[in-house]
Amino acid sequence: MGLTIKQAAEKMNLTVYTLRYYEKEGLLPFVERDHTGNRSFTESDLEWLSVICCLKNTGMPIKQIKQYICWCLDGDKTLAARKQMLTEHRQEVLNQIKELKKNLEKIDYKISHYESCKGPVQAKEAVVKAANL
Amino acid sequence: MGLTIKQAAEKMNLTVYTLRYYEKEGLLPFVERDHTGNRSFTESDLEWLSVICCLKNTGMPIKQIKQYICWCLDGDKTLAARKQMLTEHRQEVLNQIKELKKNLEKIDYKISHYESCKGPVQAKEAVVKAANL
DNA sequence: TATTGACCTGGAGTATACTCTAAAGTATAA
DNA sequence: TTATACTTTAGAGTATACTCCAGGTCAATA
Repeated sequence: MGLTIKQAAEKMNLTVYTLRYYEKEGLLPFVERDHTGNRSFTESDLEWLSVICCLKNTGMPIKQIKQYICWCLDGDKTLAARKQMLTEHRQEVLNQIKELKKNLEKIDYKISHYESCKGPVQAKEAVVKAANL
Repeated sequence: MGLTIKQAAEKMNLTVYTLRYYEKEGLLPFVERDHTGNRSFTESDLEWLSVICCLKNTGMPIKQIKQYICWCLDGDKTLAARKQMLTEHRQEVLNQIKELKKNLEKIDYKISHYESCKGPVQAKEAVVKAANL
C-alpha cells in the first residue's frame, strides 16, 4: 500500500494543498489512485517528488518542471532535450550561487560598519557615512 | 542636477515602473523632486538603490527592506536593530547558498546519468533507471 | 503656436505559486 | 448508527512583485 496524500506531504515537507496543486499542474502524472479514488504515493513517487522539489528550490518554474516530467515519461527520444534542460539549469544555479556570494560580500561589508559603531558615540558624520554606505 | 527616473532605471537595470513601485512601497523616501515635480536621482540615491537591490536579490521581502530603510533614516537609536536584521539576513543567505549547492549536486548526479546515455543503445532497464532516478 | 516627448498619478491587470473553502464521499471506532 | 477523520473536486482567495494604462502636466523644439 502506498502513502496517503497527508503522509506523503509530511514526508516531503509540503502541504496536501501543494501536492494537489502540483497534480493539477501536471507535475505528478505518475501518482495513481486506490479503489476509492484516493491518491496513493509509492516510494518511487516520492523520488520523483524529490526531483521536482530540487528543481523548484533552485528556481525552475512549475511549467518547465512539467515539461521535464513529461519528457521523462515520453521515453528515450527526449533524452537529449532533458539533458540540455538540466545542463542549462545547472548553469543558472551556478549563476545564482555566484550572485548570492557577491551580494553576501556587500552585506558583510555593511555589517562590518555596524560592528564599528557599537563603541561609545562617534562623530555623527562618521556614523551616518558608515550607516548609509 | 540629478538623473531622471529613466536614466536611473537604466543605470540600475530596473524599469521605471519598478522604481515608481518601490517609491509607492516606501523604499525610496530619500528621492527628491525638482521644481516640476519630477523625481531627481542623485548618486547617493543610486547607492541606496544598490543596497535595496542587494537585499531584494538575496530574497528579502519589500516590506522588510522598507523597515530597514526607515530605520536607516531614523538615526542612531536603530543601529542595533539594523545590525541584527542584516546579521539574520546574512545567515539566511548562507543557508540559501548551502541549499543551492546541495541541489546542484543532485542536478549534477542526474546529468551524469544522461552523459552515460549518449553512446549506443543500452539495456532498456538501465536507461529507465538512469533517467528516472 | 502647436507638437513632441518625457514626466506625473491612481488604479487596474498580470504572473506565479500556492492556500483555502464548500460540498460530498468513504472507512473506522464507540 | 452516528461521529470522526480522512479523502475527493471545482473553484475562489491570497501574497508578492511587478507591469501597464489612461488621462493629465510641463518644457523644449519646429
